[in-house]
Amino acid sequence: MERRGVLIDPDTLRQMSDELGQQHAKLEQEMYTMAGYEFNIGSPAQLSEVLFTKLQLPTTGIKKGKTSFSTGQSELDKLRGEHPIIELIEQTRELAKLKNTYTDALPKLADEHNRIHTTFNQDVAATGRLSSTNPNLQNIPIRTELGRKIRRAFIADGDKVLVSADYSQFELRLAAILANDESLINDFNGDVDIHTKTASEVYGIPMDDVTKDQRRAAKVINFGVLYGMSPHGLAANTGMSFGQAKDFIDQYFSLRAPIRAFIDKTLAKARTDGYVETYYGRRRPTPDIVSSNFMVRAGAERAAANMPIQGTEADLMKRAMLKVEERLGDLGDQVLQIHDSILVECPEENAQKVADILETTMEEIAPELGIKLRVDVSTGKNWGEL
DNA sequence: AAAGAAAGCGCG
DNA sequence: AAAGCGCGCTTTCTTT
Repeated sequence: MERRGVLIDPDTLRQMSDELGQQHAKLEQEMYTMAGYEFNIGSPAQLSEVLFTKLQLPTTGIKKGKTSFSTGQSELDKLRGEHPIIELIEQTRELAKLKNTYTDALPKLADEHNRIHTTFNQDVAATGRLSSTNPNLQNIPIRTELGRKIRRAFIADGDKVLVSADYSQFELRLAAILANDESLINDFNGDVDIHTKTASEVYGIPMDDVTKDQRRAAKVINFGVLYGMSPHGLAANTGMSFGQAKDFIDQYFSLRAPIRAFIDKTLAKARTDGYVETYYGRRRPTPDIVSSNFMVRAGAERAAANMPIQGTEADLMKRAMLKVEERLGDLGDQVLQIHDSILVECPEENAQKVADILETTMEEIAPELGIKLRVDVSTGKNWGEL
């Protein structure tokens, strides 16, 4: 994958850079006007000075930081509505991030064929995942519409196409399997919307009555509570009160007793054996699990609870990639791996075959688990439309 | 001038 | 006192 590289359209990215730069300059001027003077938006210290000293925005509960108040997104959320500059900061930050990290940088790294060659590090992540550097191609934007435009600049060569295959709800499904939570497993096998189902059970209401906010809270729970998210963290993420968040978490674990038991078993192993491991035996040492420092110890517990799940995911992906490479032959080339997904470039006439190989190979990579994994496959001319 | 820490934020 | 896990990159600011 490193040698093959992935094709980009550098002209599109350069054009985006221009537009982002112009828009950024415009927003910058508006912010200077609001503040009454020019300052460096990229400097958290200067921005904090503008918000809390010059503009006198309320600092109650905004706290953080060693020297100045934090200006991170989580704190800006609390200030929304207090002053129009808040939205400008958010917009400016998004533009600067996309320009500096992606649209400016990527074209410079392409070879003479406009292909980018990342390095996949195999001995970096403590869980067994790959990581990607110089450039990191595992964090190309997708969550905002503007960001997704960058992903659309990743394309297939000539009349080829891109085929992506990603595991559906990989971590949650593995958690259900490793914890042997039959109720959760049945939900997955029944193609139930797991976040809606969780909300329905936690709130004790029919699935059809679950509101968007309730589903969103359940989604945060499903991803976060597994690894030790606190009532404080859940409240901050969903807008619930601390008390509501605590009740929600209590209700969740009484509902998912097998998950609770699996986490407890994992922590017990960390304490007695000094390591935790994946389903296939990849280990992560856990020396800090016995630290006398509460923060260090609590952090080690969250990391230990997470590793068997994230690590097993990594193990499965690596096995799948090897088998995919074998079965693909000359039909197409794997070009990227993004933790739970594989991206393949292939001639259009092979697309259906490639898609089938990806789907069946990934879904059937671990029959010993006794549970069917689900894979979603998609084909297109660029990465953004997949 | 180079190296490192902090803050912030992109992804799974 | 502080409260999901795993990464890498850019900028600012400080230290060497």
